[in-house]
Amino acid sequence: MDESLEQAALRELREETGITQIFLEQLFTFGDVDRDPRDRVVTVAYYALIDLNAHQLKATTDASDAAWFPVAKLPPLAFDHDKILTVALKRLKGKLRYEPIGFELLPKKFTLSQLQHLYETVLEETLDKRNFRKKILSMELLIDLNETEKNVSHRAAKLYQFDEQKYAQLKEQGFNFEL
Amino acid sequence: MDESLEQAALRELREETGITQIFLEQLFTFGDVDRDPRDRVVTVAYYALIDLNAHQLKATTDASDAAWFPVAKLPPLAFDHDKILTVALKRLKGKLRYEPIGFELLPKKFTLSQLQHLYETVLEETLDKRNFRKKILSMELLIDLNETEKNVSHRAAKLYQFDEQKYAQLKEQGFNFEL
DNA sequence: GATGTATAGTGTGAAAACTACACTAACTAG
DNA sequence: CTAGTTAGTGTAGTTTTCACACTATACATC
Repeated sequence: MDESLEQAALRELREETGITQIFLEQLFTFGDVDRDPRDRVVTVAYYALIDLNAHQLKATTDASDAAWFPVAKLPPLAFDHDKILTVALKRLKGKLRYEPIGFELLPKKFTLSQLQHLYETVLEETLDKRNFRKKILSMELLIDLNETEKNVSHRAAKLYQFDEQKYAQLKEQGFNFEL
Repeated sequence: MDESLEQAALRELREETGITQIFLEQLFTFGDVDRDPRDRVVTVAYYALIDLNAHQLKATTDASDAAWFPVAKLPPLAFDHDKILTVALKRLKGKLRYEPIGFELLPKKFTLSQLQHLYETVLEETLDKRNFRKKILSMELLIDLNETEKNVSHRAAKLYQFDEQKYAQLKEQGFNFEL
């Protein structure tokens, strides 16, 4: 009774996985009559985006078996939860082009190849390397960290960081991210 | 207990205004703690788009004073309903460019000027007449009805209709509406 | 230390899309 | 028949998009 929907979503996520301080957004509210055969249940679904490498899962109270699964190899889900996931993936794909949410899925420091690979995976299409780099760099939303990858057995790539401040500022002036 | 959220939204709209058979979509679910000072209320909001001229309001059971109001001249709204409306307008503005929802707000038969005027109103910017026509016609989603306006005191404009079938078909092939 | 292997990083030209811009056409009212 | 109102149309310059292939750098291995 004393927390908002978003607060509740954040709390549940924390309780079940230990994850905090991430991008979280309302997805959709599912309210069909027979979703759960036992009872009438309305679900306000939220989705989170997260850099998987930076977050260890610590299953705590509710779920003792929280774990990562590739989208293509999910275990069976309860009720209509596969439908919820489908809606979430569609939302991610739809939003990736028009909002800089891809960065939520990468480490703070990332290479352009990592970013491109992320886009290719989510959008399910290949992108031209030169054109991709040209476009993303021309937005001037990436900070060149003057650092390179470590521990790779080939030419090390430069590391970049997303400039959130500048994006917030440009957005106020009517700028639209589009990739 | 026996109707989905969407069914409930459609029923409420019908009961309060007599309006049926229109575009209706879930907007957002509002669940802050103190939205309604009397009680904890979670609202799953839906928004509808409608050709105002084609629908007479028939206030029936619940609300005896259903009426049209210009967005800029609304009466005071209860609770956080102004916030809900703001979210709805933002959604409309955001969606207008990428989905052909503008047609929901016009009569079935409309002129290009009407369509342009609608876009200009919602987007709050002026558009060039020639460029607008070029672009919308190049999508080949409008059916030329070979009819003209009636009862206007100037040159009568041609009437068009949105080709929903063709759009559905193109969409499956990966076409994206954008204006 | 030479060679192989893997990924990083870079430029150009053709085609397409976008933008800015002003006049004539058609109809009605008076 | 004239005035007033909106419909309807084309072009040239600029920008953006797209397709495309080679060199650079780092490490591993022999």
